Formats: sequence, C-alpha cells, structure tokens
Amino acid sequence: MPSVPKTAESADKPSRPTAARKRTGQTDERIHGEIYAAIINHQIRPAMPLQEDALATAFGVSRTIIRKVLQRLAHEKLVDLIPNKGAFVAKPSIEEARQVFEARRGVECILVAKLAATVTDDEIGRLASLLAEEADALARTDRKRRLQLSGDFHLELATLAGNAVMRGFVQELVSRTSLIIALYESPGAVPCSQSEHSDIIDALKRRDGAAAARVMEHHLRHIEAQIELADQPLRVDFSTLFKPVN
Amino acid sequence: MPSVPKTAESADKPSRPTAARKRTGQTDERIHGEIYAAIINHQIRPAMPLQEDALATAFGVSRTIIRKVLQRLAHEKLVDLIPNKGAFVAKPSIEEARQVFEARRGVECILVAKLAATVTDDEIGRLASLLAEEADALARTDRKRRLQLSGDFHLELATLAGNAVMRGFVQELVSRTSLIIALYESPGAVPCSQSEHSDIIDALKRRDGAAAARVMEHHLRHIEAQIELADQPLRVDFSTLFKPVN
DNA sequence: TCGACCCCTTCTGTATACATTCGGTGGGGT
DNA sequence: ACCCCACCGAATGTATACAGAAGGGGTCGA
Repeated sequence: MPSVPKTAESADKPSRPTAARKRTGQTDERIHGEIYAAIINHQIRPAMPLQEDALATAFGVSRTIIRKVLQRLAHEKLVDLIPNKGAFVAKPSIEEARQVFEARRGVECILVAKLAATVTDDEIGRLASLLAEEADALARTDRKRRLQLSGDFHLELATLAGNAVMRGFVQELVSRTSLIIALYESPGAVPCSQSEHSDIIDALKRRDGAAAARVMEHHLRHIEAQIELADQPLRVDFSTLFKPVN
Repeated sequence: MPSVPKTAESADKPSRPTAARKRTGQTDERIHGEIYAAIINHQIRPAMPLQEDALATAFGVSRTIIRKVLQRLAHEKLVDLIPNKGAFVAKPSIEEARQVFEARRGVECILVAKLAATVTDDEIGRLASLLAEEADALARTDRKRRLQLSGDFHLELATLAGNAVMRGFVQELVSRTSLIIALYESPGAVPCSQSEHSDIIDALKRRDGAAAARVMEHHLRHIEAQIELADQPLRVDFSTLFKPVN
C-alpha cells in the first residue's frame, strides 16, 4: 500500500504530471479507500483536519475529486463537514457511541440469528479462518491488524447472513465503532473478545440462532463496557487535577 | 412548494441571473429536499433519467451543485449513478425490496419495543395526531399525502425511540419503501394499514413493548404481502399474452 | 497597556472551461 | 442487403479560475 496521506504531508511530490496514468474514472474509489483505511486504522485521528488542497496534491488530483470523496466519507459518518470551515475526522460523542452500540446489538443479533438458520459448513470454515488470522495477530501483538480483522469478522457475518441492506448498516456501524475506539479506549486494556468470536462460531456450528444472538449481545456489551469507562476520564476536572499549592 | 422539477422541464426560466439572491451555502440542501420529495411522492418514477444540465438550469445553479445532490441521493439509495451514463431514479429489484422489508422488520420492531418503555402521553398524542391526519387524507382519497403521512408515522416512531443512528436507518428504509411501492404496488389495492398504525398506538398506550413489536411486524409483513404479489405480474409472458390468431 | 477594528491571508464554495466517453448515424465495402 | 468502421453530437468526468467567509495579526486609538 503506497504512502498513506497524513494531514500536512510533504506536498512537494507531484506524483503524476497529468500525463502519467490514464486515470479515467474509479480514481475517487481508490482515494476513498485509502483515506477510509487511514481513518479506520487510526493513522488519522478524530478531529484532525482534512484539508482539500493538501489531499489534492498528495493524491495528484484536483480538489473536485477530494471534495467528492470527503462528502462520501461525511455521509458514512466518518468525517464531519463544517460549512466554510472544512472537513474533520469525525469525533463521535459519548451519546453517539452509546447509540452506535445499541444499534449494533439490534442489527447484529438479528443477523447472526438469521444466519444460524442457513449457514453452511463452508461458511463456518471461512469465519474460522478469519478467527485464526485474528489469533495470529493477537499473538504477534499486531494491534492494528487485530482491530481490522475483528471488524472483518463482524462484516463477514453480516455478508453471510445474506441481506445486503443490513450488511450496509453493519459496515457503517463497524466503521464508526473504530472511530469510537480510537477516541475512548483505555490504552492498556482490550484483550477483549477473541474467545467471544469463537463462541459465536460455536453457536453457529450448533445452528443455535438464539444462542448465537445471546453471545453476540454479550460480546457487544462487553466491548462497549470497556469503552464506556472512558466516560469519566474524559471529563478532566482541572481544579482537582491542578490543586492549589497553598 | 414551488415548481417541482420534472425531467425535461421548460428550461428557459433563468430564475436567478446570478445576482438575484444572496445564495451562499445551504442551497444544495433545498435542492436535495425538492428532488427527494419529488422521488418520494412519485412525481419522478424509477428509472427516469436525471440529467445534470436540465436540473442545473431548472434550479438556476451550476452542475457542480447538482452533482453534489445527485451523489448524496445515490448514497441514500434513491438514485443510481452509472459511470459515464448519468443518474437515474433507483429501480430496486424484487430481492432488494425483500431485503428492505426484512431490515425494516428487524429495526422497527426493536425501536417500537424500546419506545414502549419510555414513551410519554405527550408523545403518544403526537403520534395520534399524525394518525388523524392520515385518516383525513384517506377520507379525501389523497393518495400522495397518505403515503407521505404513513412514512412520517414510522419516522416519528423512530425519532421518539431516541436513537439517532437507528432513526437514520429507518429514514433510509422508509424512503426506499416509497420507491418500491412506486414500482410494485398493484394499482387498485392498498387500503392497507391505517388501523394497524392505530393498533401500534394502542400497544404503546399499554406500554406493552412485546405487543407493539408484534403489531409492527404484522404491519410490515402486511405491506410487503400486498407488494410481493407484483412478483408474478411483472414477468409478462408474451407468447401467452399475444396468442397466434388461427 | 489593553482593546477594538481593519486588513490580509488562507481556505472553502461555486461557476465555468476543457477532456473524455458513449451511442448513434451514415457511408462504404463485401 | 447486411455488416463494419469512422465520425459526430451530447452528456458526463475533471481541472481550473474566481468569489466569499473565517481567523489571525497588526495597528491605531483611548
């Protein structure tokens, strides 16, 4: 993967003098993918500004394309577009985070229950291989890859469930969860899930939809619990933090 | 509401010679709203082309704004954007329609059950007044308004439930349902629901979440059943339709 | 010294000009 | 008569030029 765009990048890399590549259409797709990945992987953190000119020169295109991509990201709730101010990586509030998790519990529990009724051994195998990759990333303490794979696992569940509409919802929710984690996770914690993903697979193997939904609900509450803790720490009370010396 | 844009409108209405109104920002919001309404109200039907130039002149803005609006509508699944071909009002397939209803059952049943736990008499009153308006539209056989109000009812339920994320999902699903109805409803039918909306309110009055969810599920299945019928009629078999004369 | 106002820079918002692609049409060849 | 190819028009895709807003810094005045 070539250079991920940082916010104020060394912009003096012309990259394509307008005649290098045929670049006709589908360029914005690639650029969207790169910025999306950079946000999801926490290479660009919440509230960071996404300046149009900087991105345009970084990717070697005009602001037109960048604006299109930014608007798409805004609709995906990964970017806040503030009129006359610019684009910023979204910074979901605590309340918003709560609602995202509530929505995930609703949607994903339904999906996993539905999936249990139709899942094939083949599909379970695919999920298991994702789980194995996740375990590998855990072993190598590759935090970024693990977060990525954890999201992929949920997304694969949604895909296999066979409802494209709801899969779209899950994709958005998983992305937003990644932002929430970037904002609110306590730095040390999160040896989370992993075994819970395994539990979900077990329930699917037994074709026990109710159990699968129960495990999923527990799993999501678990993730949220690890994060909601950050509710307090974020409100720094300066008067207690910096006590008068007197 | 001023002139709704039709596809190939009388484009010779300059409307604003670039100096009439201050128009700085939030114009696209208005244009989005107008096109959105035109699609939802079936003034523009599925598969109709939305030509950029025609819309631009109709609204007195440049293609830039129109393109922005079209892309937003595309993300909302109301418009299909075909590269190098243009924008068309979305034409959801039968399978897509099925999935939209399945998603609605999932999401809205959860929401209404959640709402039952927190709803106030005031809020029930607001729902009741929407129901009354709907009854009025039914009495006056104002089909368009009735469809609109029916959607509003579901959207209001989602709003009151207090989860903005899921409310967004419902909004998208209700919009798409409107497209589906435009495509697949049998022309004569649909004296549907109405009483079922009333049933939902009754369940909420009793604060009976389980019942409310049950009624909602039944309601949505009912709507879908009236439409899925169109599955057959759409496959016209010419060899039976045009029998040889002899 | 402090505050208010104005200019100036920098960025976003919009319009316009240019490039490219697609489909249709007409002419020529087989 | 049919098919193929090349041109042409129309609409989309992209870049650029221009206008407007917001924030900062500096200067002038009290």
